[in-house]
Order: sequence, then structure tokens, then C-alpha cells
Amino acid sequence: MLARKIADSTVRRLAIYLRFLEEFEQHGRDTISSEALASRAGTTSAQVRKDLSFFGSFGKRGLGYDVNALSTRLREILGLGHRYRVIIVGAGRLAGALVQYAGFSARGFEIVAVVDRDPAKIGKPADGLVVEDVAHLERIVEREQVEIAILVTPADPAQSLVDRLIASGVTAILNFAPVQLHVPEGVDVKNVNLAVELETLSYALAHRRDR
Amino acid sequence: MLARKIADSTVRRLAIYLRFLEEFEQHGRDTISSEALASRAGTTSAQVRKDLSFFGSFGKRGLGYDVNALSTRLREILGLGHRYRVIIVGAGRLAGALVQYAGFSARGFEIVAVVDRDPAKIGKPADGLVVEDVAHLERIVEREQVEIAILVTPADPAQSLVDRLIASGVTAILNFAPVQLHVPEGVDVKNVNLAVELETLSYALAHRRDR
DNA sequence: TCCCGCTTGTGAAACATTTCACTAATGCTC
DNA sequence: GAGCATTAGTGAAATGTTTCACAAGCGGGA
Repeated sequence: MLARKIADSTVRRLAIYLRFLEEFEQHGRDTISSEALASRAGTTSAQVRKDLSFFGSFGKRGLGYDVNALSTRLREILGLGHRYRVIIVGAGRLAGALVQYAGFSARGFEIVAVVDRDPAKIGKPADGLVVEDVAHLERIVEREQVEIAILVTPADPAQSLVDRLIASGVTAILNFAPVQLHVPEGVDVKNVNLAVELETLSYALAHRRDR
Repeated sequence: MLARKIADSTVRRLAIYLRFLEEFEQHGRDTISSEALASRAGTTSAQVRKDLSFFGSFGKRGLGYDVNALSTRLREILGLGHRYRVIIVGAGRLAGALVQYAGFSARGFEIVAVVDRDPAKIGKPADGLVVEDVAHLERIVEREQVEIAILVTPADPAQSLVDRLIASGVTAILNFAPVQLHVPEGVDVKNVNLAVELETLSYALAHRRDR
């Protein structure tokens, strides 16, 4: 795979295209045009074609894309070829929602451990798992061969937990804590901040008349 | 407020700056440079100054920004001057996490109702609220004077719920359902898709060697 | 008052992403 | 098998965003 520097926006759209392709697959449709895919995904046909063109050319002119072939290829491109082992750090309610969220395991993200520092939570069951003590974080990461961590803690302990995760070999982190994490080269962090999302809506509401 | 077309990326950063300004405020610090703010927020000082410059000039050369004045101004810009009344549509676990999430109410987003269609969930308590029947959606939106809706349902019913919300006067929607919603001019939608976030991480893992 | 170090505000340049517009395949119809 | 309608692939143009670099303003000190 010779992919150079691909924009984050492109990768996100690929993931979205895949979602709709799988829907088409289930409906037994076997070919789809860039136009049809674009209208589902809320973008333009030129954008779809450009996004795909970074990775090769999979379509047939005059016909469109083979639904099966394209979704296989997208899964490959997105690295969804194998199951990822995921740890959740922090056993709050959001953690509970994530553990149970079917969308993750459907796409190969398997939650193999949940840890917390609160003795009241340690030992409690969480959808087939038991909350473990964060004190044993390193041991658990190694035992479960964790590749991805989801951080669902308050801002305060986040950085030191990340340092420990990285020291144990984790190289990809989905961060829900409202802090900017500092990580070395070779480790990827994606930040999700639900309050920020609501605030961009609030901004839009406040400035509606400007448009 | 004469703000023209401001990039979404800029608005998100403003929300993040505000978060750190409030932290500085609590620590009694009364002035801060673009450089200091940038390093906390994970960006550059030039970016901070440019972002702020769209809305006026609030700093003092040689000194930096007045922490209090700037955070007040940012709250104003982001439309955080009043409390927003929010409904959550769908009473799953994610909804539960959102209802209880302190970050929302701290920023003026007050959850005033939770609805679902599942009779098993209707009537159940949810952090000071009671889950109501989605059949009464219109009545509830009016009664509670809801301005913002958070959609936490499966993909399937999402569009028809959105249509009903809009017909009832809701003009801002935070959408967690994995579909592209169609809304008329004048309604804002923000999409959050947790599976997509994980998939961009997966992409990064798969292509690490390319860089 | 004058000088100096610091930091903002901002055009211009660099860079990135999206859209356009056209060429070239492809299958279908007659 | 020729003509036609359709749709992918793609350089080039347009648009959007970030970074650069520097002039100008401010406060503090002598």
C-alpha cells in the first residue's frame, strides 16, 4: 500500500462510505455509482472519486463500483482486516456505554479490559468483563495484548495514564478527557470532546442572523 | 457581532481556548500570552492570534490577553451567555452517560427531557428526570422550550425523528446516529460518530510504516 | 523621557482541500 | 458492430486554512 500523506478528512469519509457500502451489500445491490454513494454520505461525486483515487482505481466507467470489491478494499485500506484489542481506562458511565456499544465489535474493535482506580468500582461486572485495578495497568496491557486505549477519565490523571499506556506499548489512543495529551512520535491520539461539539452548535445558533 | 464566515476549525479552537482560560482564571492568573495558550491547546501562537483576530483585538502588545476579559468575550462569541434547554432522544446507555455528564451543565447545556419509544424504558428515572414516551415528542419540546436536541438512536428512525423535532421548532441537533440527516436551511446538525473515530486510528496504525 | 524587551495584530506566502471540467472507458440498444 | 448514454479518473482551477515574518504598541526601568 503506497499511500502517501492522506488527509484526515479523506480517511473519515472512507469510513463513512464503507458504512453505506455495507448497507448496500446487505440489500443485495452489487454496483453503485460515485453519485449514489455521495448523496448517502452527504458529499459530492467528485469528492468520492477523488478520495478513492488516492488508493487506486476500483470503478468501471459507465457502471460504477462493485459494492463487494470496494468494501473489501476499504476495509483493507482502513486497516480493519483484523480484530483490535482495546482497553478502556476509566469506568464511568461513558465507559459503560462504550463497552456495550455494538458498533465497535461489529467493526473489529474488541474491548478486552476496563480499569479504574476507584475501589468501589473494581471487581464490578461490566458486560462480560470485570473492572480491574488501574494499578495493574501495565500487566493488563501485556496480558491482553492491547493495541488501542480509550481514555475516559477526568482531565487530571489523563497524562500520567497515557505515559503508562505508552510505556506498556500502546500506540493508539482515543481520548475523551478534556486535555491536550503529549505523546512521542509514533503514537497516535484522536480527541473527542462532547462539550466542544455542543459549543459549536451554540455558536451556530448565536450567529444565525449573520448569514 | 459582525462575524462573517468563520471556519468550523476556528470555532472548535475557541471553545478549547475557553476551557484553558477558565482553568487559568481559577488559578488566579490574570494575563496570558498567545504562546502560553497555544501550548496548552496544542496549536501555535500565530494560530491563536489569527483565530481571535476574526472577532476583534482583545490583547495588549507586550503583555498578552486579560484572562477574565478574554474568557468573557469568548463565552459571548460562542453564544454561551444563556442556558440552553436540551432534549435527548433515545434512552440507551450513551444517553445515560450524557444526562449525567457534568461538562454539559457546567457550560449551560441543561438536559430537560429524555424520550424513548421502548415501553420498558418509559417511566424509568434517569438522573432526576423520567424517560418519557417519544409519542409525545412535539408536546414535550413545546412544554420544555427545547432549543437543542441530542439524537442517540439507531440509524433507522433517526430521519423521521429529526423531521418531527424540526417541525416542533428545534433548530440545532447533535447527531450520534450513523446516518446523514437531511434538514432544511436554518437548521444546524453536528455529527459525532465514535466508530469513525476508532477507524481513523485503525488507519493510522495500518499505515504507520508509510511515514 | 527615552530605550528596550516582549507580544500582539495582520497582510502575504505557503500549503491543503475541494470543485470543476473534460477525457476515456464501459455496457446497452438497435 | 456502431452509436449512445453513463460514469470513473484526473489534471487544473478555485477556494479555504495555516504559517510566516514583521511593523507597531505597550510597560518597565533608568
